[in-house]
Amino acid sequence: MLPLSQTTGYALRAMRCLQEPGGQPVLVESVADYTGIPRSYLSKLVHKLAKKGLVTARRGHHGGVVLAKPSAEITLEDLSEAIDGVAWRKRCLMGLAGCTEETPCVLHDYWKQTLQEILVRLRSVTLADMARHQDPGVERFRADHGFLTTVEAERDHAHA
Amino acid sequence: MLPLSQTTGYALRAMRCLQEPGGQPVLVESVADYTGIPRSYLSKLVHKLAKKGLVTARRGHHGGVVLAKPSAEITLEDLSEAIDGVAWRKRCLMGLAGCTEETPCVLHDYWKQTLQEILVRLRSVTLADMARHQDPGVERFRADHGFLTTVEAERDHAHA
DNA sequence: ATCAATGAGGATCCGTCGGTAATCTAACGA
DNA sequence: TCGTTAGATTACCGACGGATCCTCATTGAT
Repeated sequence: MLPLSQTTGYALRAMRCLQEPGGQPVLVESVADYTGIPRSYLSKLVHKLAKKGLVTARRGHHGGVVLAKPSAEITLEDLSEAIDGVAWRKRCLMGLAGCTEETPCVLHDYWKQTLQEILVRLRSVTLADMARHQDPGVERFRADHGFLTTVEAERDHAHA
Repeated sequence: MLPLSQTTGYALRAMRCLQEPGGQPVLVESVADYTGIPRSYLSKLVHKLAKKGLVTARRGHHGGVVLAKPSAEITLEDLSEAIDGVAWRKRCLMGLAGCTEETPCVLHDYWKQTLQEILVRLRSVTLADMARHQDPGVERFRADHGFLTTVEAERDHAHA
């Protein structure tokens, strides 16, 4: 189990297709089409994210999904935690049940530190930071839906 | 999928119960009893390790399992590779199919480096190094089967 | 009130991994 | 040669993550 599951990857890509809070809702179907994430699976995923307070979904006419918080306030850790939970952080790297601080396995200290670095990283990267991320499906979606391009976003940011 | 699967952990613990090449064969059943690894499962695991040339198994009277190479020459990477293969090293951390050096995901470079550190570590730790590892079942096994204790092994090593 | 749009949710399928049990077969000793 | 002692092999089970299909429930427009 790598730190991020495939599903968390899905969540990340999907959320990059959503507008900031108050913006126009986006259809699950539309996101699925562009990203290649299976529709039904994405639907459940979105629901999960909604329960965790990361997105807001509304059904019926003109329904869709929007970010529940500014993208700059959503970290990778939020996504990881919402989808994969935190159990993996506590397991011994070798699956040894008796591996504790007192009776550590050979990789215990090493893994403890690596884990710490991973967490720091997950916390430091926000959804907004992902703009620099190259993802064909997502880029096409954003272009087709009038998102600012990475360059424009950078310029706006510089102005502010 | 963490770098090491539970089964690789099993392999590691089991192999710490085996004698150096030429030594007395140990029964799969015995190893299973001490370590708590399911017998049948361990049997298959041992067979896999034998095919990879890490252990030698002989059946029939006075049969059993022995290390095929000195424990100092068996690295964690050998075990990991034998059991889990190398596919996980190549996958994008977020499961993005299109993540390459040219179109990297946000975590690409970070993961690349982390992976490198993990590999260095897996290569640098040998089965012999594991002597310092605390594992109740394994320690009991070694004590009952006349292995040198960690302290004695250290002293021997210092003499040589 | 009704209808169409749209997310929610249940049932189910598939592949992998960990695990069990029964049986087959090689090796040795008497 | 025959029986015992091992590992080898096969079949199968259950859980879990990913994925699909189909139906239900809510919402807004008319």
